Order: sequence, then structure tokens, then C-alpha cells
Amino acid sequence: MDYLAGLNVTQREAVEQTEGPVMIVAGAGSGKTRVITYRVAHLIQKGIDPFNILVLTFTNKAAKEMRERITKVVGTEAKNIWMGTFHSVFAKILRVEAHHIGYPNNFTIYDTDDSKSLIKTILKEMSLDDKLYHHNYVYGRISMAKNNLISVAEYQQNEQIQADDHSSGRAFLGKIYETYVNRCFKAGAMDFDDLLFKTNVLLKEQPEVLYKYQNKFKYLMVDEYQDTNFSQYLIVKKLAAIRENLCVVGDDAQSIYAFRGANIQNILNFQKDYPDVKVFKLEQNYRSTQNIVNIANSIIANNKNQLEKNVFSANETGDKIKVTRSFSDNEEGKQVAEAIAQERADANLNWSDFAILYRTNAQSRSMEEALRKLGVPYKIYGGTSFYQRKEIKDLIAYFRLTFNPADEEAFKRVINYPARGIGKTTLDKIILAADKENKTLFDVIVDAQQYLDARAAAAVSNFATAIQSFAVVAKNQSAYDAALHIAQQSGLLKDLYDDKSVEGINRYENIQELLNGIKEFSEREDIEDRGLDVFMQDVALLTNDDKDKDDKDSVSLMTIHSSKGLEFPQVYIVGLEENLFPSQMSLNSRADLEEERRLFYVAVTRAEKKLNISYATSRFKFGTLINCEPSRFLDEIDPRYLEIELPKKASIANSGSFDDERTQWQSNTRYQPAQADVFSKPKPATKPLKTTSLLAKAHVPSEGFAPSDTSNLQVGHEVEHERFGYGKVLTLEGNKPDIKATIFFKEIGQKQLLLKFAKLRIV
DNA sequence: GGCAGATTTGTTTTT
DNA sequence: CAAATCTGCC
Repeated sequence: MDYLAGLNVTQREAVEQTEGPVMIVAGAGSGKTRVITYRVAHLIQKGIDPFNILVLTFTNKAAKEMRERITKVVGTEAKNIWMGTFHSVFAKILRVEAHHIGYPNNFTIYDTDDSKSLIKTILKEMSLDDKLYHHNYVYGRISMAKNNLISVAEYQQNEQIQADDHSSGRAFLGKIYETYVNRCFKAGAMDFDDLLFKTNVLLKEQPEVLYKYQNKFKYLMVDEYQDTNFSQYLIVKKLAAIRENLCVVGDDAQSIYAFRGANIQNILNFQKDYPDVKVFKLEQNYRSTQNIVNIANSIIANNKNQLEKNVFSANETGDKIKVTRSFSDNEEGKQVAEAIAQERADANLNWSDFAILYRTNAQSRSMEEALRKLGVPYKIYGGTSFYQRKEIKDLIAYFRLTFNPADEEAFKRVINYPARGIGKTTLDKIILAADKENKTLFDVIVDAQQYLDARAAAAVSNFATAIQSFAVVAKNQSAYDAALHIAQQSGLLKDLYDDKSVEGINRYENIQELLNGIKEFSEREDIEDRGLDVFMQDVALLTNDDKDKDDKDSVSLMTIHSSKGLEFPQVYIVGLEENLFPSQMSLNSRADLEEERRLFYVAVTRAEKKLNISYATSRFKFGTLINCEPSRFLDEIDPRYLEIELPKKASIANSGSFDDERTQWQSNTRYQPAQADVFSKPKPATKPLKTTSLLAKAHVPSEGFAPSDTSNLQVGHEVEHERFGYGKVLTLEGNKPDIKATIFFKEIGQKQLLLKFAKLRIV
């Protein structure tokens, strides 16, 4: 029982309140994970069977960390606790129960790519405008519906939804949703949202199944409860209904998953649903210095919607927070890498004491490069997972098809990879036939000569026979032998082996790595069922973090989202720029912006001792350089806690209002190639312009260059362009917003520019 | 009908 | 900078 000694009064009470509904409102760094860990340990100590405990988290990493920590307290018994993400836990249950709701138990899990690809196929079949019905939009709409447990019938009958879809000009969404759901069902596939949606269906329609799990999970805990969506909320509520031994832990200030349907109301509903709930508030931050906690508070104070809380720290005041500017993303990487190396030497720290956090995965690249140059070991969490690489998905698609020939997305993926002469037209015919006959795509190719001409039918039949033979092999051989057989006989291994490019070699190695992983799996003694089908069943749910075994001392790189729940002595938050953080996608509504701010709050509160923030005044986006302005969040921080460090070198291209405007249009507008060529990427002169030297040096704009209002621009006017220099207007053509000017520039010759984009100063 | 090269388009965050 | 899509050629 000595583990209770390390807890403060509230933490201890929360741990000891094992019975009945409990809500723990836990500020950042207030020992939340500690409480959950010890609470589980305490339950086991009290004699509760670990098999009767269910702990739900949001990310694989959180689940893994939690299990490790519990293992340290209670030992190997921790293995028996049901613990994992919502998706993985309920996928596991559905694997046992799916037949109750008409699904095969070996259903396929569609990942986001599969879902979007299916949506694209459906849109094509319905010949809908793929701009208006953009697959991302459609996917989001369907996902929203599922997360709110809105079935197809309800979607089509709901007046509000129908009105919305009609007014946005997308009246067919209900129909698309219907087709999508039918096609998934026919393919024996569930998407991510289905894992929760179908669990709800199961628990609703099968009372005896519900009862079974209510009695299995006598104690439930949900971490990051503020991130639950309605679907998740209802599952938890139902499972806990008999005993109400339900403990939820959350912090509204750290709600950062609204984009996937999380509903902050769930925390408020909790008190309504369980009137006798015991609420514990953890407000003392043990993690960070006072400066860090204060800065975090000053950030979150800018949000209007929040529960009252007073997070404080009794730790040392600590260093001020350093804000650094650099002139490019690469420079930013260099500065961060150098600072880390320096700090590590000065303070005698480990590499693993440092983390670099960013808003988007794409930002890891410049950081990686800089770290590599300095020889700093690092580890990237998340990002494109190993299992999301093309070659891995290709091979796994073969596995999927082997075990579930109905799997439409796997079918489309590999029907002509490696190339075997089955093209777009043939595929379209197969899909059409399948639709008409209400068969699966695979059914059609088994019966190919009935639907296709001889040549295509032969090719397709060979493929079908191969897949069928794989199924026999998979049944009779070990996972590894079967996997190797499929990799070879499909021609995939050879195709990759023949590709001697750098990427090709890499891909081949990745396949080898996957095969090695399967081999390891085949040889595991601790699980009974070691077939290839078991190995690949839940691959869609895996992320990179599940693969990392090496715990070499290294700097951690990750998005802020995946850093939630973690802590590091020194944290570098990079890319504090408008349109990046906050993301430009979030600027349309207060709710979205506030979520970004909470994200910043999460980032800041990861730091224990030292926090560094940086931004760049330019960075590469889509391969072109854009100018950036500092994030509004920087202005919101109480400057008393800041130490602004200006760069040694003067930054280029950062001159006030002009840059601001350009940043804006560049992020909204495609770079006009006619303008870009001279400046950013002089291509090998494939199409040399007679009047233009591609090697011309960029013009240096005159002092205080500012574009003029060009609405009254006339032929003959002398103008200055920021990069093309001085020139004379030759012609003006087109109508109002799209007036095109032909201008002869002294330095580079004739150019055509759209006035609405060109920044011209009338001389 | 199918392929390779050219062009164009797209990035928030996670399961 | 990549991946998706389109275009011209066998």
C-alpha cells in the first residue's frame, strides 16, 4: 500500500474511491496518469480480477505507456487488464460478436485511404461532380453522421441535415452515404467509425451481448474523457449501466479532437447522467516550473469557453520562455538542433530529455535534416506509419484479399499490381457487372468469361486462381511461410527487387522488414492462434508507435496531438506562424480557433523545466517558398515570462505590409508559373522564352516598395514589379477582376500578368 | 486498351 | 515535394 504515500490528498481520495461514478478533472501535469495507474493498481490490490477492468484511451501510445506504468506497480498481472484505444478494444470485441449483426467475424478494417477510395469510386459511378462532392468533404460528412450515431435512414429523414445538404447544393449526400454503407457491408468491411458505430448497434440489438460485457467489465476507466464523441460516450454509458463503476478523467482545457467528433458536452452530461458522481479536481501542477504554468494559463485565458480551474505550480520559478525567430524553416531546424546539442552539453542531459513539437507532420522534415547534420539521434513518433507505406499496404492488400475476397478496396489495389494487363477499362467493367448482379468484384472475376472479352477474362481468371491458391496455402502453412509465398507468387517481391532506384531498394527492404515481423509473430509461443489472418487483421489500427522497440537515447519528434499525456524536461515548439499554428483551416470559427489555442496549451504544458518557442519568416509549402508572419498566439502570451531572442543575421524578405499581403494571397492562390520561373526554380531551359533570360537576377525592389492600386492602370504607364523590375504597360485585356496586362520589363523582357495578383507600383 | 511521361493538385491534427 | 490525374503514344 506504500504507493498511496506518494499521492496528495485529492489524488489519494480519487484512487480510493473505487465504487460508483467518479469524475476526475485534472489540470495539465496534475498527476492524472499517476492517479489512473494507482487506481488500477488499487483495484487489483483489493482483489478485483484484472480481467474485469477496462481502461480506454485515445491513442496507442497512451495505452502503451499506461500499461507499462501499471506493470511497474502490479507486475505481470497488468497483462490481463483490458486496455487500449476505443477502436482497438471494440474491434477485438467485434471480432468475437460480429456475426450477431450480420458481419463476418473476419471482417476487414478499412483505413481512411480505403474509405476515401471507395467514396471516389461511388462518386464516379453516380457521375457526380468530384469538386462539389469532394471525397474529403463526403468522408467528413459520413464520419460526422456515424460519430453521432445517425444511421442512413435517419440521415435521409432528418430535416436539418437534408436542409443543410440541399442548401449547400449537395442533395445526393444521403444517397452516397447509403451506397457507401452498403458497399462496405458487401465487402465485409468496417471503417474506423464503424468500429464504434457497429458496437453501438450490437449493444443495442443484442441485449444478451450487452449483458455479457456489462458483467465482464465490472470497473471502467476512460482517460481523456473530454475527447469522447457521442458514439464513444454511449458505449461507455451502456457498458457501465449496471454497476456504474465508471471513472472518467479529463481536462476541458486539453480537448483537441473536436475535429473527429469529440464533444465537450460529454463531460457536462456526465454530471447529469450520474447525479451521485464524486468529482475530484486536481489543480496543482507537479510537472512544470511556475513560469511554464503561468504562460500556459495566460494562453488559455484567451479562450471564452472553459470550465473554471486554477492550475498552479509550487515548483521553482524556472527560466523564462525563449522565443526565437529564424528566416526559414531550415534555419529554424538548424537553430533548434544546435540549441539542443548545446543545452545537452551544458546541463549534462540525455538526448531523450528533449522533444520537438510541431503542428503538422510535414514540419518534421526540416528538423530531421538539421538533427542529422549535427549527428543528433532522434526518433519520430506518428507520421506516416510503417503500415501506411504503399508497398506495405500493397502486400497487406494481398493478404486481405486472400482471407476476404469480398474486400473491394484490397481488390482494386492489387488487381493490376504488379502489372498484369488489367487496366482501368476492365476494372470499370468489373465494377459495373458487380453492381448489376449484386455480386462482389471477386465473384465477377471468378466468372470472368461471362462479363469480359477473352483477353481480359484470361488475365483476370489467372489472378482469381492465384488468390484462391493463396487461401489454401494460408490455411496450411505458418504465417511466415504463407506471407512469403504470397509475396513471391504475386510477383510483388520481384517487382520491388527489380527496381534498383534508391526508393525501390528502400521499398524492398520495407517488405523484408514486414516479413521479418511476420516471422517473429509466427514464432511467438504466448499466443495460440498465429495464423497470417490473425497477424494482419488489425493492421489498420496500428501506428508507428506500435513498432518501435529500440529505446536508444534520442530526441523525440512528434505532432502536438501525439504529445498529449507526455512530458519532457526541455521542449521546443516550432512553427509558431499564422496559417500554420493556428492552422488556416481553423480561422473560420471561434470554436476551431479555441481548439488550436488548447492545442498550444497542450504543447506548452509538456515542458518540465525549459520551454523554447520558435517561428520562421519564410518556409516551403508545396515546394514553393512563402512568407510567414508570427502567430497571434505569441502576442497573447504574457510578456513577463518571455525572453525574446533575435537572430544574429538580419532576416531577408520581411518588410511589413507588403509581405503580409503576399503571404495571404500566396496561401490562397496557386503560384503563377509565368512569374515563378524567374525567381524560384530556374528549370533547365526546355522552353526558352525569346525575350526572357531565365538566369536574370531577381530585381531588388526600391526602398519601401509598396504595390499601388492598379484599378486605373493604363497602357503606357511605367510600373515597378517586386522581382521583374521596371517596365512599361503594353496592353490590357479582359474584364474587371481578371484583367491581364502585358508588360515589357527592361531587365527580363515581356511578361503577362494578372492584375489581381501582380504587385505593381505605378512609377 | 494499356502504359509512360507530363501536368496538376493538395496538407491539420488520429483511430 | 509527392501523389493523383491527365495526355499522348504504342
